[in-house]
Amino acid sequence: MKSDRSTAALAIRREEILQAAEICFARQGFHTCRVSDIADEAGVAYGLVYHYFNSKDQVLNELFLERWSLLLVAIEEAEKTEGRHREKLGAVAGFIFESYRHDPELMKVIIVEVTRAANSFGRTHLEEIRRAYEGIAKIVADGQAAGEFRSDIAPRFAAQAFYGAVEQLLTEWIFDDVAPADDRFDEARNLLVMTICDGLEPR
Amino acid sequence: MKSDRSTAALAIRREEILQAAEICFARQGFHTCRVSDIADEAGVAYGLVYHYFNSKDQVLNELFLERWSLLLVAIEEAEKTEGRHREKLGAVAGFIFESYRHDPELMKVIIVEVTRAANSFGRTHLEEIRRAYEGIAKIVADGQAAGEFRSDIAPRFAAQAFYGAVEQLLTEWIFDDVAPADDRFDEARNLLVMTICDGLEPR
Amino acid sequence: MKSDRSTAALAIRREEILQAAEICFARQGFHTCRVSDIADEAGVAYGLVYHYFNSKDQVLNELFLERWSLLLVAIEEAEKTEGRHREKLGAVAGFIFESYRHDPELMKVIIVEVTRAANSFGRTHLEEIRRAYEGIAKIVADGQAAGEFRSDIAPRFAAQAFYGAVEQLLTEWIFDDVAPADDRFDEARNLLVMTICDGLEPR
Amino acid sequence: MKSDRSTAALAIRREEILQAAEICFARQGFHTCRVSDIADEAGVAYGLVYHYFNSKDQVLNELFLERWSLLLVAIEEAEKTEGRHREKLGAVAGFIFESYRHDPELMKVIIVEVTRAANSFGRTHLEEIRRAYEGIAKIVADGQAAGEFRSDIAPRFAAQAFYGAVEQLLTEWIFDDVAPADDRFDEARNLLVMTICDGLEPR
DNA sequence: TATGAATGAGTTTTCATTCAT
DNA sequence: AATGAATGAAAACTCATTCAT
Repeated sequence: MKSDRSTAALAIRREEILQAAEICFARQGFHTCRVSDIADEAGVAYGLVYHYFNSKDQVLNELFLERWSLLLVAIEEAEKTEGRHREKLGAVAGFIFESYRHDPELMKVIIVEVTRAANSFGRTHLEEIRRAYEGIAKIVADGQAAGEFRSDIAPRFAAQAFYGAVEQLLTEWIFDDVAPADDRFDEARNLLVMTICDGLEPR
Repeated sequence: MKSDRSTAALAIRREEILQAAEICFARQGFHTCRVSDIADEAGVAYGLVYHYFNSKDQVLNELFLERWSLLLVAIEEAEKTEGRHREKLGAVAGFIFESYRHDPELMKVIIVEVTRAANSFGRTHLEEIRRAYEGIAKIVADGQAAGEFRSDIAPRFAAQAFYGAVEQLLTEWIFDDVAPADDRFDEARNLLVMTICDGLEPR
Repeated sequence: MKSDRSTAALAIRREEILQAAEICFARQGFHTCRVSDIADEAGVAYGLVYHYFNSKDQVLNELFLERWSLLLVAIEEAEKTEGRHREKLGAVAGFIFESYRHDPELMKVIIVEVTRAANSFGRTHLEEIRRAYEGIAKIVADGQAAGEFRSDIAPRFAAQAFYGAVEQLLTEWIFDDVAPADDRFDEARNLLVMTICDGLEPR
Repeated sequence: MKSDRSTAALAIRREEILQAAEICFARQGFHTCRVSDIADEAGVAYGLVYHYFNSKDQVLNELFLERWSLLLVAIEEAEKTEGRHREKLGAVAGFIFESYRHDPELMKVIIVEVTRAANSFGRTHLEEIRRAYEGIAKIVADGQAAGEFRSDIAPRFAAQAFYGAVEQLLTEWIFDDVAPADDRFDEARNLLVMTICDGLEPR
């Protein structure tokens, strides 16, 4: 029992610090955010951050990996779904947009400080990031095999275009610093699928 | 005369420092690059950097604006061109890819340190950056008015998707750290236009 | 009874922590050794160290005093012995070398972290340390009074030379980090007495 | 000319910082002395210390090596001298004692923070330090070959005893924190040679 | 007794920037 | 124009120590 409570307490503090870091990193950016800012936000002494994490970097790494792994799972699941392949791409975009709806700070941190930070954490997590591209490319390749997608566009190329479009939309929301209305997320997903799958030109 | 020579000499040194900064920023990233690294690369004393520029930030700002303004012009010119609107988008993508072919270091710096750096220089140059999006959106809107593009996708949305796809391709090249073969640039432009205008699904 | 048991348990734990500290201080040096290292070595939580000791310093102090007091006793006893005074010096050197044979870690800690640490613990324990020098000087003075030692060398001076030589030999063993063969200890004692009492020049 | 003056100015500042470090290390000990203490003592900003040195460690290293190399030279020269070997040992002891007379702070730093600091700088400079022992051992070996020293004491052993005695005397002066009267230095040298070469027992 | 979460003082080091020459 | 010596703000991180449990 006691051990249970202790373990729970430990997890709680750690979690609080991660939450605080998320808020700080999102607000100030990783570089501008001092460890003491995180601690202040969490209402603890900054030494405690080092009790739970080895470094400021590690805090961001954990924040990233925790959520990114969910994306990788979501892509994998979308892949396995029965149904049209445009719907699978829609599911991927939908998961990403939902992630933003659910926790915009975290997504801001992930996008700004990791996936788009080619000189720092983007390099560190390149493998993880590319795994997502490859999952999407797999969906495209399957769609081609099924005759649903044209075959003269390389799957990896299509995946880049698709993912780039998704991230760019997120980036806009991030820059705007105002949460889009709830119906914008579904709309974005649908429009994106339309754009990428049907094209801008009328059929 | 003398003033001419001085001005010329000034311009030369300034240019050398900018070139050096480009190389350093591309290689090490802005944060990791010290002013003295730039000076070393340029073969001058680091104090001289401050003779020509107010700050390290300003060096990057100039590097960015110098090239970004060309992009804005290119978009504007694409807009004014006679011809199909998908060709106008192709011209924009082509200009960006050509910029990378011509000076990959500079494009790396612009993308990594500015347009994708939402917490630092991206914020500073938000207006300039958005001007590009708007130029592209204008092309899309014109295309819609001309009946070449479907009208149920907002021009600004389409522009984001298009630009996001372009930047993502660049990012891949940047991460790979190897220059793509020359024919890849044209191919990328054509495929991108196909993807965005015709869509992934067969017609 | 109970108090007896507690006291015994207390002594055991305390002793374990001292042993662990000895090992850690010897291995890593006092400064490089964290309280948690000692606790790890002892297999206890680091908070417990503070149950038995007031501070990390105090742990070293106890370690030092515990052994050093034995040296002081040994010197005193050598002094009181009947026999030639060179034998008394031999007994002192012998005790020190034996201490190293018996517990090289402890002697390393005492020498490196206390007697040779003039800016830290050496200062703290200066009085205790000098008591040893004075004891040796007393033996020399007695030897002079007995006509066994020449009188034109001040006892305190001779004591320093003698003790310095002893410690230097120990320091070499400490640096080598390999335990000398068992017969080296007696040999060292004999050679040292020869060197100091008979001199390097042949008689 | 100008370059001469600059070079001179550079050397002067560097030298001032070294002097200041010497004073601070001697007064407070290396660990207790902050880089800012050195800078304060030198009357400069602490950043300047890092302009001339890579680290606080390097400051001590330079201080040590600068002087220790002189000792190595002195030992070598003593070795080459014509004359009795006891005089050569006397020359070595004399050089060390003179070094202390000339700059007691520096010698304090060298002895306390390096040669007797087996867990830190002593380890770093072990090779340099041992070179001195070996030089002394060489003198002893030569003395034995010349029949001036008895041959049943290993040269390396004798060297340790000799050097240990020298350092112990220095340590006493260091602890006393009062400079010995000038005649004490020569006296110390003579007594030391007498002790080690003739022995404590009357001939 | 025993644990380890929590605290925060303390220090090195980096590097943009200034400015005398 | 050009140099590089000089400045000092700023921040990460370590670890002895305390204390609630």
